[in-house]
Amino acid sequence: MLHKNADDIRQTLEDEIASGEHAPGTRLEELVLAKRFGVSRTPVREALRILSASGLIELKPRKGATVAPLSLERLVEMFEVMAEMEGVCGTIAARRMTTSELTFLRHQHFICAEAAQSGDADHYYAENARFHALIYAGCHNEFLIEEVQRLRRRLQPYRRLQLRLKGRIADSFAEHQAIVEALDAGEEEAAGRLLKAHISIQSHRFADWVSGLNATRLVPETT
Amino acid sequence: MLHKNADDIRQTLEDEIASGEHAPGTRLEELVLAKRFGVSRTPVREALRILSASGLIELKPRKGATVAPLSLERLVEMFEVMAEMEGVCGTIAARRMTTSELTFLRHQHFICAEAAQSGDADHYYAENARFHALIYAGCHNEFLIEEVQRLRRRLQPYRRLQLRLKGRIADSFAEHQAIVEALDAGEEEAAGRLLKAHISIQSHRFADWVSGLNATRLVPETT
DNA sequence: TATAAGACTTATGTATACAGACACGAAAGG
DNA sequence: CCTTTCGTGTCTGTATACATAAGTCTTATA
Repeated sequence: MLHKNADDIRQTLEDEIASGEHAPGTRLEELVLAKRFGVSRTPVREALRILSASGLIELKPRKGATVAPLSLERLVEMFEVMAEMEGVCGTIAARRMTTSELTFLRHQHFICAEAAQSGDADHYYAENARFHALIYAGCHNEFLIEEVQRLRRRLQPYRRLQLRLKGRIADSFAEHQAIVEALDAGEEEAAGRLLKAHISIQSHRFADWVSGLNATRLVPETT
Repeated sequence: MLHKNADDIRQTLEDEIASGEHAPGTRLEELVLAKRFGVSRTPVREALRILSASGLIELKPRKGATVAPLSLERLVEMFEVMAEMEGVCGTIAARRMTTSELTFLRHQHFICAEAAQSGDADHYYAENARFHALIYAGCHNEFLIEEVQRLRRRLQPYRRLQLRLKGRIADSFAEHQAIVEALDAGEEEAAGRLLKAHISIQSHRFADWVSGLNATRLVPETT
């Protein structure tokens, strides 16, 4: 892992944080990272600045960088925004998706069916992501897509957890079915409402799950 | 303007870009900025990285920083997302605003009335911003507020333009009236729909205005 | 005259050096 | 034995130095 440039380092750290490799609250020391990547502190610092701007890490003056410690409240807030934005995507996609885009979506839905039957959570997770990506694309709003995916990425480790809960995969797939039908019929309101609910459930399940613990700080799944 | 630190520099540049002082497409050279702020290139570079992460500037390797050149398409996309997010804020605020928050909102609405009658676009702009900020606060979702305000900030120079259009201030105020009533009555759907429309109008007027020019690149008002 | 190749200039990317702040620990005093 | 204070070390913030790539201008040749 030697001699990466600043952008490689940012990418690597981003992936590692998003995947939960660095738990929230973990201290990230410049010298340590510099040694690890085989570079000087300069590119490391620049990578950290960028990550701080996108909210993945917290950067306190003279106190260094820590992986953004997400409180339960904030996580719930983020899930709420995620659900709303997905709903918006659904509403817009319902009136903008082309017939060929709808064909692709139905095809992906079919693939999700197979993944769901296999029972492999990771497999379903991947195909599920593709399914949603197709809906995003159907918005024909690049900016919206970027924003949603940025948020989706930040919530990734916490979302992934959901699909491991009993029965969630089957439910998720059933919801997809309704969403596909709404999009197919061009029913804006329904598509938006269903997608929002689809994501909200993750949030509710998440809250249920976490209320079982007495933790105010959450440690995501370390894949 | 001598001897600022990296964060001061970021703040200053952010303000200057948001206010349109640096037109989109303008090149930002590290050495020039360093001289101007009386520091070395190091803090300037870090400020630029952060600005690039928040989308205000574009940072191409070996090609330096340019103020993000917003294409017309992208600007329209951003306005669309802005409208949707405001709508979401309205929906949520309608069911979460406390009576005291509603009192404050009505009070601010009254102040907007005075500003509207004065005919001073800048004055109305400022009070209008406070009005919307109160609705944001009514969401009780800090994360959503941060995201909306980030976007609002980026669109600031283009939004400001709208209020100078003939009759826009009166229309805007009338729309506020309906929004206040919906929030007061706790009508989620209406509040969301009205707020979304309120912002969408800016987008439409903007598109109308810009279609008069044959420009693909836009230069915001340099206040 | 136009075009292409090569040197030169300039700006970015990275490394290193230095200064200062914060944290931890040891030692002294109560 | 506990508390407080001072010293030392470590990490961050900034400056400067060096390497390299992109762009430009000049010059030579067709």
